[in-house]
Amino acid sequence: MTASRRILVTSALPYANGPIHIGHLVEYIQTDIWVRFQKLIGNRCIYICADDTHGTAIMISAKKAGVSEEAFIARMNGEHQRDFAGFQIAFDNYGSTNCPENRELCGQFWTALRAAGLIAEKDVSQLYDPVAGTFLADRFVKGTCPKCKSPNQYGDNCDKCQSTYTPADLIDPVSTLSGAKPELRSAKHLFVELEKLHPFLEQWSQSGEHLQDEVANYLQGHFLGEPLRDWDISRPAPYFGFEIPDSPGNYWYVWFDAPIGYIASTWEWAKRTGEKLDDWWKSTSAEIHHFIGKDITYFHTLFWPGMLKTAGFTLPTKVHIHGFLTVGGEKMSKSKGTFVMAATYLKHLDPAWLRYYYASKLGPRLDDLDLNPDEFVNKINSDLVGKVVNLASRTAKFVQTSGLSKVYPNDGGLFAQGAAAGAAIAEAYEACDYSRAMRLIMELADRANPYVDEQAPWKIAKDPARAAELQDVCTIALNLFRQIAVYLAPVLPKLAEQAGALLNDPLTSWSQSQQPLVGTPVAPFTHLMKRVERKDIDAMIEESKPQETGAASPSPPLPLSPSPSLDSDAPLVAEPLVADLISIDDFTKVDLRVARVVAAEEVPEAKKLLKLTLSLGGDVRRQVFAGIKAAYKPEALVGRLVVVVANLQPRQMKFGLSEGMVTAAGPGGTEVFLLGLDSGAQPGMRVH
RNA sequence: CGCGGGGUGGAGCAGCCCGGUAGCUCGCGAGGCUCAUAACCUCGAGGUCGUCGGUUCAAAUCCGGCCCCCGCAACCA
Repeated sequence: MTASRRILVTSALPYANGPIHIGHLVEYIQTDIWVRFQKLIGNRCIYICADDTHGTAIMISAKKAGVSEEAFIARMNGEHQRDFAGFQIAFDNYGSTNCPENRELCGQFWTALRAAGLIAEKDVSQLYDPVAGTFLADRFVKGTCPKCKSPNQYGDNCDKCQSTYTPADLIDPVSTLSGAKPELRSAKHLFVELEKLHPFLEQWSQSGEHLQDEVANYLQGHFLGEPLRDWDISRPAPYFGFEIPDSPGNYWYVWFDAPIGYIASTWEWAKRTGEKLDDWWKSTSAEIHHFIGKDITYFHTLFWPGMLKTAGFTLPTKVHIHGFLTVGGEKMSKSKGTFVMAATYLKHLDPAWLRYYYASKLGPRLDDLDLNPDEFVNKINSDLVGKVVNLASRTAKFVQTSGLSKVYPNDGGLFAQGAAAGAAIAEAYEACDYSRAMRLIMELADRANPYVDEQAPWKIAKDPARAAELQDVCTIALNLFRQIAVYLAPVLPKLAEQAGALLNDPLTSWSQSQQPLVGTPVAPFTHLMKRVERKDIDAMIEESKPQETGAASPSPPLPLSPSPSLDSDAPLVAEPLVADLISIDDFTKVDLRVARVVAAEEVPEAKKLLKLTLSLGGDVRRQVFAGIKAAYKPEALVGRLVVVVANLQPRQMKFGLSEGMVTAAGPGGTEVFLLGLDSGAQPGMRVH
C-alpha cells in the first residue's frame, strides 16, 4: 500500500441472449468485491464490463422475438444493468460490444494481425445446410472419419482415432440441425495462425505471474504441448456482428470482438471522463485484471494475450479464474428451481446476503462454489445478524443522546488487535481469498461480543451516576463494530453506508479501520439487516421452477388453480418447435420399432451410459448404448418395451458399437422419460 | 496410466508449503444473561486427520502405493 496502483478490472461480458442468474453473479460479486477493496485502500481502480452482443444465437433469438437485433440487445442490456445494480455491482462503465468504438478497435487489431503476418486466408469448402439456411459449425456436422473410417464422428475430430480435421473432410456428412445432407460451399475463411505465437504464449502463460498454477498446468497439458491450431475467426453472412473491412461478406466471429469489447468499453469510459485510453491499455504502469469462469479459460489465456501482444496493447497482469456455482451440491437445474434469475432472487432476498455468502465461500482457486440453502440461512443469521450487526444494535441506543466519548477509552487492546488484523485481511482480499478474509473478520466479532457481555452496559445504564462509563463501553463496542464494517465494506457496501450514517462519519477508506472514532453524535438506531427466513428461499426456488425459464419475456404468473390446459411452457422454451415441415416420406425414412429390453447392464466406466440388448422380434438383436444411466436402473428395464430407431447408422462408442437409439423425452440427466407402449404391442412392430 | 481438485468430530471448513499438545463456524447437551432481530456469553460431549507402507526421536503435515468423491474432458445415436 505504498504508491497508488492503477488497476483496470473486467468481468467476462455476459452474453446478451438471456437474463443474469445467480451463477453469473458469482463472478460479478467476486469482481465487485475486489474492485471495491482496491478503491477502499486507495488504489485507482476502474471496473469495466459490457454486453456481448454478436453471433448466431442472438440473431435467432431476435428473430424469435420478432425484433431487430439492435432492439433485442438494447433491451437485454437494460435488463442486465438493472440486475447488476440490484446486487450493488458498481461498474465504472457498462457498454456493449456492438458500439462504434469496438468496431474501430477490431479494425486496429485486425490490421495488426495482418501486418504481423498472422492471418491466413484459405479458400475452404464449408458445409452449408440448405434446409436450415446456414453454414454449419463443427458440432452440427457428423459423418465418417476420413482417417479411420469410424462412422458418426463430429465435425472437428474423431473420438475413435483422435485425429482432427475439418468438417468438409468427413465422409457422408449430415447436418445435425435438419438432418439434411450439407452442400459443400467454397468460401474464403480467415484464420489466425496462433502457432506463430507459441513461444510467446508458452512464456507468458508459464511465467507463474499471470495465471493460477492449475490453469498454467492445464494449458501446458492440453494445448502448449503440441502445435496450436489455426483459429477460424471469420463467419460468412448472414451473421450479426462486424463485417471485416477487407473481406466483404465475412464477419468477425463473436469471440474475436468480445474481448476487444473490454477495451471498447474502457474507451467509452475514457471519453466520458476525459481520460486517455492509452493510459490504461497501452501503459506499463497500469494493471489489467480479468475475472472469468473456467469455461472460457482458453480464450482469455491463449487467444487474447496473443491478440493483445500482436496489436501492442497491455497484457493482462492477471487472469483470475473461478469455478461454477452448484446449488445443494448439484448443477443448477431449471426443473428443480435452482436456476434462479437475479431478478427473482431480488424479489425474495436481500442482495447483501448473497454477497456475503459468496464471499465466505470464495477462495483463490477454481473450485466450484456450492450454494446450500441451510448453510446460507445459518451463515447470514449467525455471522451478520447475530454477531456483527448485533454489536451495534445492543449498544447504539445507550449513546443516542451522548454520542461517542471524546477520548477513546481503554479497551484492553481490542481495537488495536483489530487494527493489526487489517494487514492480513487486506492480503486475503488482494489474493481473492475472501473466505479467509471473512474468517478473519468474524474472529474480530467473536472477540467483541464477549466484551459487551462482560461490561454489561445494560446494567450500567440503570445507574445514572455511571453515565460516563456507559458512554465509554458503548464507544468501544461501536468502534469495534465500525472497524468490522470497514473491513466488510467491499462485500457489504450498504452496511458500511449505514454504519457511517449511524456514527456520523461516512466510511470511505480502509484507513478508518486503524483509528478509533470519537466525539461524534450517534444517530437513532434502526435495523441494519434482516434475518433470512428459510421460507423466503423456498418461495424463491418455487418461483424459479415452472415458467421462470422463459428467457427475456417476463412471464405473467400462472393462476394457482390446477388446469390441464395450463402446462408450463418451459419445455417449449427450452426446445422450440421445429418450424420446417417434413413430408410423410421424410418421416417414413425413420424406421421406428417396438423392441423388448432383454438385457440391461451397467457400463462401469461410463458415467451416462447403460448397455442395452434389445430384441426386435424373432432372433433379431441390437446392442444399444443409451444415455439413461442417471434415470434408470438396469434391472428396472429388463422386459419392458421401448421404441427404438432401428435404421440409425451404427455408432462406434468408447465402450462398443451402438446399433440404434432408444427414444425418450426430457432434457437429459436424471430427467429422461422412455417412451412406453400400451399392452398388446409386440417387439418388431413398426411405429407409424 | 487423459487433466485438475479433494477426503480432518453430525454439516461446512482452517491447519499441510516451514513436521512437535488437532482448531474455527454451525449443529447438539448443560448453564448463564435479558441490552439486542428466539440475538449474546460460559462450559461440555464428539475426530486413531480416507487407507496401507516409508522417512523421522516425532507425521494431519514429508515420500510412495491403493481406495473413494467432485470438476473438466471423454461415452447421452
